[in-house]
Amino acid sequence: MTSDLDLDELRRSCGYCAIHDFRLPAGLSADDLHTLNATARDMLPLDRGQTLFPQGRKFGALYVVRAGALKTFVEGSEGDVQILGFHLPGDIMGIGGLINEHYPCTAQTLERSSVCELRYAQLQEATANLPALNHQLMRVISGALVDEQSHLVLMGKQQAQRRLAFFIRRMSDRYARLSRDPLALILPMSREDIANYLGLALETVSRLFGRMESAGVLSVNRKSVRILRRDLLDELCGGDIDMA
Amino acid sequence: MTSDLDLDELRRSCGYCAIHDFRLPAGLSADDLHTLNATARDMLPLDRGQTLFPQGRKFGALYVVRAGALKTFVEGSEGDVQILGFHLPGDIMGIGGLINEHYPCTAQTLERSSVCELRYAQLQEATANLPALNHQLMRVISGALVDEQSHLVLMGKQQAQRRLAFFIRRMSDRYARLSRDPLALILPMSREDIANYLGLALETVSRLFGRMESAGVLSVNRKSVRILRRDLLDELCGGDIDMA
DNA sequence: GCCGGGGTTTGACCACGGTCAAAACCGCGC
DNA sequence: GCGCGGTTTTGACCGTGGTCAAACCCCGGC
Repeated sequence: MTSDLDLDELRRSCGYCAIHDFRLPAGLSADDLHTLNATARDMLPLDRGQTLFPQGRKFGALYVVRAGALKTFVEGSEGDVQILGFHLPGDIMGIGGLINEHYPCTAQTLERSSVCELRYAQLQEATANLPALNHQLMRVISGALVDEQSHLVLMGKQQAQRRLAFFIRRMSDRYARLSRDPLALILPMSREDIANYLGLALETVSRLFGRMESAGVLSVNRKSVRILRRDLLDELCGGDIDMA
Repeated sequence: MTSDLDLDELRRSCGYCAIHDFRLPAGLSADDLHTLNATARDMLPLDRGQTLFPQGRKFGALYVVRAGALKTFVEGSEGDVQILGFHLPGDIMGIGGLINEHYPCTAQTLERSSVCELRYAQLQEATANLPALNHQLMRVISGALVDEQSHLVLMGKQQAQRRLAFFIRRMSDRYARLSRDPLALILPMSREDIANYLGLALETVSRLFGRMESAGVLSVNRKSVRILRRDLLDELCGGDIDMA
């Protein structure tokens, strides 16, 4: 990718990217875009199951999902795993690596994906000259933090059904923001991943999908989940802690 | 606080502050400190139980704890609460407010506290001229994110005993970094707060404290917790997911 | 001193969800 | 077509931790 890329092409390919979100008042100018583009000239295509960066690797860059889906997780010394998040196009990854110069988690694809690499050194240079970019970066990081908070809230909800309902609704909302059909979800992650993310057993997740299907809330077929009654789904979420 | 403050005094009063942590390679120069100091001229003293900022208030500033302790939490429409974190001296709060221009959570003191207010507008100006400060701010935010990840890991650990053990160890580590005695903790939060933070019932937390006391790991008396056998505590934490 | 109330501890009970196990299903290669 | 492996579903059982309830303790005010 050259830094002379025509702006329209750039908009098309990166229009949804969190870093220069045009819908925001803090959006960036065309010049800013070109500067940013120069720092992000690496587009990494990755197959399913590939590791973008492993936990412990020296920090060097932030990553933005362009297409596909990834998960980030931490792995304990005894092989126990906790999934931290699922990352869809526009999401940023790797910020946690700044504090200790090493990535605190692993990022791995859930399906064929394409990822934008923003070398931190170059990003730093770019932000020094572009206050708007700097602010935008802060906003994106803030968003990542709020996303995690929302994950935390979900883990705190005692009842398993609420957790799953909450999870599905969040996915639906995220799909909506990506202009995908928010009622016909194709979940890129396995039941095991969902269960781990929610702090449940995978059998429980499977059973809950079944229960919600009999209740007429969803129709479920493997990775494909259709929301039939959004109102009932909201009800299952219960006393709502909404954010983001 | 004037911006002509003598540097030593500044170091003494804010030396542990996350924003200009002298122990870090990215530490700031004396000049930087003065500039930063100008942006942070408000020191807020707060009584126990007071709200620093409520969920939903328009974003305007970041806050750094100078003394005391606070908790942040989100509140659902039906009054359900999830505590997101406990904040000790040096910790930053309020970053989540950047993304939507409103604080996504409430910050409330657990005891008499003093807090540093960093107006965001001024902070932005300051960072524009001080790359080192900007980087440092990024690092601090990254740290907050990793802290949350570690909370997430803790919520994912199935067994209640592990969660509490993990929690106590984290508190001990944080105390150590504040040069307090890491083996004689005075916990500023109630059992209810701990339970909520860990996603457990408060009775369970109480029982677990009891069990760990009989096991000779701790001696517990209300808010005072003494770690008698750090090795046993580590053992209870089990297959360790360590970060931060 | 006495009393009152919030936080904490302890007890008894039971249900939700975890665990183990087997079956079913689906995609994929041969 | 067939058979294999991984994922998902379903079933039976049981244990951890939640819920309800009462007792307790500590600190304050009077």
